[in-house]
Amino acid sequence: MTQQTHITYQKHTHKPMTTAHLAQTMSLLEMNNEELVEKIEGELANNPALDLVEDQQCPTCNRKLYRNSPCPFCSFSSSMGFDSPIVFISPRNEFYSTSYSHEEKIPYEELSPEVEDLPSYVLNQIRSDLDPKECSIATHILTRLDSDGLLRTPLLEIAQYHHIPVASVKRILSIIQRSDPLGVGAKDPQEALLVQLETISKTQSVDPLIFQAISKGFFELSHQQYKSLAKRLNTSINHVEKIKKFIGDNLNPYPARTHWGTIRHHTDSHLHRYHKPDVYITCLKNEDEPQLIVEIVWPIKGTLRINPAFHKALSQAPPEKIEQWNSDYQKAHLLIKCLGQRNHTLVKMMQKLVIKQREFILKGNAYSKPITRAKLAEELNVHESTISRSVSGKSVQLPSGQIIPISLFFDRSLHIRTEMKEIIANETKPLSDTKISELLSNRGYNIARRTVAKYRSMEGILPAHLRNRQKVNEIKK
DNA sequence: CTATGGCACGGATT
DNA sequence: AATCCGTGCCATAG
Repeated sequence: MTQQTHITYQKHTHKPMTTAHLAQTMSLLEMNNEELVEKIEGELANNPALDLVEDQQCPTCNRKLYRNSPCPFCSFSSSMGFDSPIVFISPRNEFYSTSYSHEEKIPYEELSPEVEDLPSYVLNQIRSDLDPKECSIATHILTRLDSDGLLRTPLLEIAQYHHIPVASVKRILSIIQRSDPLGVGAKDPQEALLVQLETISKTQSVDPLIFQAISKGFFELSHQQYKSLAKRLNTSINHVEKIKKFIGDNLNPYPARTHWGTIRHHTDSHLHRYHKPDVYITCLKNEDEPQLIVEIVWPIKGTLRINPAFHKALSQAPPEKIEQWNSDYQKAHLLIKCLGQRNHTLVKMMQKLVIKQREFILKGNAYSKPITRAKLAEELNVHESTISRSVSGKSVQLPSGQIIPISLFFDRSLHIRTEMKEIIANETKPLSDTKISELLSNRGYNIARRTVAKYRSMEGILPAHLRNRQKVNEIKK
């Protein structure tokens, strides 16, 4: 079986195109949607042979259709059993504003509601709460957002522009900030965090110190000066670690991008990198067994095809252009084909992945199963590197709303780490790493003491002697 | 002396 | 071939 994996690579014997084909497929597979959009937009702009057609809508469910194929959602749900997840390419492109002429900024008055970019997405949510006048102000504000979803323009300026008091602008702004990408329109990351936190605190209890940490200790927080932050808040380092963890897990300083997990990027590594997920997993709740639906986001608005006009013209191309045109045609064709292949691979992979990690997706970290990319590749009869590439740099939104990198599906130790966290959370007195290691092996995980230490630091949990004061404090309460 | 973090090695994964 | 991960050993802090 494993031998089959190589056939993909042996195919390219005669056609010289095939190697280009391969290179193209591989690089496309590696890209996440953000990069993909850029690539496609670039091609569209440069290659006259490439054409973008609007999607049609499925008559039954109103989802946008991918080419003229039958609606994937409807056909899948009728034909497949409950045990197999529904996986399809979804043109759910709400945040990618793709149009031919992306250089031209659309003047804000003319924003059509169909263009699902961030401003109109937000506007649609709040339109009903505002009267027409306020609505146009809201639109104004929304078009001033920077790429992170923050409003860098001073309120006063907007107020003067519309000849209204600043207070009114504030009111509208606060409505905006409370709509979907929570915190959009905040003036800086700090404010965005506060808005998000406030909303969270309405539904669950939140440590009041977190408010303080953000409002008073934002500088320390974003510069990772945890000791001085602890001092400022009059609390232990451990507590600060927890706060930091909470913020990292639940809040997002840049509302226009969504959470993406920790990436040790450059200088201020505590601030995470955010973007929109490439895949959504949602959950249809049937009485007994929840049905998982996987949508692989197709990041552009519409479908690519060979420009029919160009195709016609090709046969009568002027001799001096013919070479150029031909190569354009080839390139366009290649791109489309490769994109199709990318989608296919992604679908196949997610399908398997969702079956394997069903528990994890539905019930959370503790149920994560250690799956390796190699194994998955074997089952799918594709090369390991194919899986590697499709996993790298992409993120998934779980039914819980959490956004995680796909690579987390392949985390070898996630379940153990959550187990460990639980032990620590329930401990009466701080346990040393050695003790924890013992406890874990009682539960069936044989982990060296040294490894426990590693996991701890991964999770931002402090060593036993530092946890001490914290626990004592909690008990006093 | 105990509990941890640092460095580095070897095997597994990508 | 490059990278990641679990571990063992050793130095250091308490």
